[in-house]
Amino acid sequence: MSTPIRLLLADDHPVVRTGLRALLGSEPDFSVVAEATTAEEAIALAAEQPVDVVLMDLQFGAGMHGADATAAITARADAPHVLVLTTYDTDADILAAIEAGASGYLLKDAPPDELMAAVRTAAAGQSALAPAIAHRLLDRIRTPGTALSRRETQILQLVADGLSNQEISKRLFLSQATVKTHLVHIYGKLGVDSRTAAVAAARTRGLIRG
Amino acid sequence: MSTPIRLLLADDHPVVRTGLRALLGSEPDFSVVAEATTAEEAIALAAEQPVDVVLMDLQFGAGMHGADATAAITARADAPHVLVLTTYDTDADILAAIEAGASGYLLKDAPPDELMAAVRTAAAGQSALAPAIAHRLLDRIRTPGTALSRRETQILQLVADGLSNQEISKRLFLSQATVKTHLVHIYGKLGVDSRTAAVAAARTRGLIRG
DNA sequence: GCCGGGCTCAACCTTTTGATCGATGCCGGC
DNA sequence: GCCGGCATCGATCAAAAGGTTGAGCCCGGC
Repeated sequence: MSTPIRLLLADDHPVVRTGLRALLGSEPDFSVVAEATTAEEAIALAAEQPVDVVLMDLQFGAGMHGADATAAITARADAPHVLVLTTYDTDADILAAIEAGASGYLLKDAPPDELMAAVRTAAAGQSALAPAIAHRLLDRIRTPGTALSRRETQILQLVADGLSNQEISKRLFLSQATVKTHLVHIYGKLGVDSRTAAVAAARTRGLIRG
Repeated sequence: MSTPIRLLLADDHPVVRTGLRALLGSEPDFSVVAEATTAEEAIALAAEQPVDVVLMDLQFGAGMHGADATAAITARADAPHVLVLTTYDTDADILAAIEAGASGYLLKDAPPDELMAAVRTAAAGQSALAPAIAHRLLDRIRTPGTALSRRETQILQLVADGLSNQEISKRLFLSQATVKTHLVHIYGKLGVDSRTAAVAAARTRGLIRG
């Protein structure tokens, strides 16, 4: 390969960065040109040098979230492709990453072959989803009746954070009636009848982060 | 060093194993003698060959939890020292690992220097705690008034699972009055005033699993 | 242009939860 | 033996949450 794929690694774990460097660096068509330990650093590094693919973690110890960094990077013209590489596979994380412009979504327990194939796919400008992720998305499409709307997911997340209906209504500039209406819909879709049960159900199904 | 420290890596993430191999393998006094991708495999490998230190993840994709594997490994005579290396730092995880006999507790975002120093400390038979972990434990000791009792933790876990007071009272053969009394105490200790807020607070403090 | 889904809100009612009293028994440490 | 923490239960009241019905708005698809 005359022009290797230039990679930017963005992960706050030294062990993970070392592993990725060892795995990807041994391939002749890959070249790790930079590493970032925070989401902010990843944005800066992606802007100041040519990069083909960014391997982006979602959860950084502190500071910006990986999905926000992904949005910032892909917003630029001639932006690199962002491949999300994370431990978690909740619906909320996946959708946030995809909406932010990620070209792919991989789990850290993926075998090396799959990882390298996904990088090449992303570099070619195509989408790369881990099988487990693809399965979740297809499930979501297959059963649209039970899928929570954006607003419902947002409210459920606030419920999971411990807010009361009144606090949620103030936070989102709504009336309590609206919040309760959304919650009734959420209960129906999840098959529960209380806020705590809804949070528990949403956690086991990976609908919310946390 | 004439006798290198024999290491067993137990982690289900290929990327992490590669990173640990690359980091630790470059040190002359370390020797990675085996790798396990599940907790069960780690127990078997630790039994069939001499190992000095086990680097143990807590969360495996499926099957046994790392804390259980730690207990199984340290239960044997002439057992290796187990160094827990995980992403999470909840009170519940830390205490479970320590009770299982772990010699140390490290976070995956630890710098390589700290990691290697901890391995040497563990090999020498001493305890190695990451600064962040030590801080949590000291906090817990310093403020015993806020620690939940066994019964309170049990009830809070059921609340987190989405059960109502009535369901909890039936499950535990109590009156609703008792459940409510416990909850009032829990709210006081956590500084909240609703069940969902208590669950959220308990999650961020790592008081309950999930 | 009509229809459906998502989002918003109101009024009313029932059930649950939380707040505050009080009380008893058990157990372990000083 | 006494005291404090834990666990248990009862009663009462106020507040929050849940259930129902009905309604209006906006937008995108057929």
